[in-house]
Amino acid sequence: MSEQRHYKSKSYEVLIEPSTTDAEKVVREGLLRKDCIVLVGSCIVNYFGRASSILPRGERIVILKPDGTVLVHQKEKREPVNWNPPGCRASARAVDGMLQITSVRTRPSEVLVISFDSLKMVSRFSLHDDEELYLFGTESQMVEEIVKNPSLIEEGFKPITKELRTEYGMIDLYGVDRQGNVVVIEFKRGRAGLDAVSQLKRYVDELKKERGERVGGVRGVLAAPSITESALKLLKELGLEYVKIERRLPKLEKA
Amino acid sequence: MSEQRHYKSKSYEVLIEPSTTDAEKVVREGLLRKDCIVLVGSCIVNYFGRASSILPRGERIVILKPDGTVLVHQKEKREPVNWNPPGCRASARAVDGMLQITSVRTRPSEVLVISFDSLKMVSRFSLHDDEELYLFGTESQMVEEIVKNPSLIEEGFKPITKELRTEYGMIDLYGVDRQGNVVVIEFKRGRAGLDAVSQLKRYVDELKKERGERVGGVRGVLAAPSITESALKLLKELGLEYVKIERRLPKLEKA
DNA sequence: CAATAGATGTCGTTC
DNA sequence: GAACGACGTCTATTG
Repeated sequence: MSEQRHYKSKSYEVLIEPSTTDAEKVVREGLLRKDCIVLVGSCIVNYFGRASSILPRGERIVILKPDGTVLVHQKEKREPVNWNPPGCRASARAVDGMLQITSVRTRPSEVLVISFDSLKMVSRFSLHDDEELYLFGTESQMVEEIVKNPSLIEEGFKPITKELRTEYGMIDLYGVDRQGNVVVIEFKRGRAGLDAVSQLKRYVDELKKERGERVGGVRGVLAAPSITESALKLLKELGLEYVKIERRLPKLEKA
Repeated sequence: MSEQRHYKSKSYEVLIEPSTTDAEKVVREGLLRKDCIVLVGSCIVNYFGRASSILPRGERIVILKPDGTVLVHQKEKREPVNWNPPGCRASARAVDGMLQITSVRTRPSEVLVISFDSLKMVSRFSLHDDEELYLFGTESQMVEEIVKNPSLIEEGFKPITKELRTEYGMIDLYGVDRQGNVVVIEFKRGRAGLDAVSQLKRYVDELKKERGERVGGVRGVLAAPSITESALKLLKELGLEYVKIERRLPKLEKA
C-alpha cells in the first residue's frame, strides 16, 4: 500500500490515477518514442468511418501501438469494441478535464475518438520483440501435403498447379486424374459449408467455359476434414465430389 | 522515481517488475475476483488446438478477461498473435522462476500456454461497464432502408420477406417486381466481389428449383454501394443484376 | 449444439 | 492501390 503513483525506468513509465495533464504527457511521450501505451479508465468512444458508432461511458482498457493500431477493450469478448488498424495516426490532448485520444485513418477516412473522464492507470512500454509466430495446420500446408502425397485425393491424381489464377478466382489445386480429366480441388481446413461448394462451383464453371468442348471433362473436388449435410447435398446435386482429408498437426516442440 | 513498486486499491492492483511469486499471487487474485488482468513482459507462447503454433521469446502485452478471453499482443497489428476466446478457463503458476499462464478450451479442445521469464508490470482491474455499442451502417440496416423505401431497388418492387431461409441459405430480401417475377436480393455493405455473386447465384438457383416451372421467373439482384469489375462481369454472364445502393450513415450525435 | 453469413472484419499475396 | 480468399477468424442468430 503506497502513496507512490509514478514509476519510471528507461524502457517504461507507469502512472496510477494520474491527472489528465500528467496522463497527456505520458501518452504524448509514448507516441513520440513509439512505445506501446496502455490506459485503463472510464471513457466514452465515438467512431465515424465505414460505419459509425457510439459507446457510452464505461471502464475499458485501451492500447495504442507504435504502428498506429488502437484497441478499445471492454471486460468481455475477444474482439475490441472499437479500434483503428495499423497505419493510423494518434494524438492526445487534455481538454475540459478529460484526456481525449484521437486516431485518424486516411483511405478509408475514419476517425476514432476516446474521451477519458477518469484514469486508473496510464503506462507506456518500449517492447522489443523480433520474433514471429510459427503456425502449423493452415490450408496452404494441407495443399502441400496433397502435392507430396496426391493419392490422398485418389489413386492416379496428378497435381499440376497450386494457386491457379483464373478470371473468376484462384483455384487451390489444379491437376488431372487417371482418365485425363481436369480436376479442380478446393481445400477447407475446417468443416466445409455451402460457401465452399459455391466457390468450387464457380471455379469449375469457369474452367469448363475456358476449355470449351475439349477431350476430357472437368471435375470439382472439395477436400476437407468434414462437410455439413446441406453442403454435401448441394455438392452432389451440382455434380461435384467430396474427399475427406484428415488434418495432421506436427507435435509441438518444447520451446 | 521510487523504490515502491506496488500499488493497491479497492478496485485494482498494480505491480512493477514483480517477482514471479508476487505476480502469481496477483494473477490468481484477479482470476478469483473476475478482474481484467494486464501483464507486460518477456514471454514465449505455445498453442495447440485447431492448429498449433510457437512464438519465441519477446516482450508482449497479455490481457485476461473475466469471461475467459486471453489476448497476447505484440507491438504491431490489430490482431492478437495468440489468444483464447470467451469461455476458456485460465490458471497461473510460478514454476522454475517463470510465471506460466495456461488457458484451456473445451470443444474444440485447445490449450494456450504463456510463459513469462520476466515481467515489467502485472495488474488487475475491476472494470464496471454496463454499456453496449450503438452501431450504425450495418448490412441489416441497409435492408431496413430498402424495406421502407423499396423504389431504391426499382419502381414497383415489393418486399415480402427478410432473412428468408431456404434449403441452401438465407436470402437477405425476397420480394416481387411489377411483372410478378420473384426477386432475390443480396446486400453487401461494402464493395461486392465474386463471393457475393456466387452467393446470389446459389439462392436464385435454389428458388428456381423450388418453384419449378411456375408463372413468372426468378430475378437475382446484388445491392451494394459498388462492385468489382470481375464480379460485375460474372454477374451479367449468370443473368443476374446489380443495383447501386448508397450507404447512408446518420450524423454522429455529440456524446 | 450445429449451421449459416456478416464484419468498421484483418491480413497476406499478387497483379 | 485493388482484388481475392484465408483466418486457430469471431460473433450473432436461429433451428
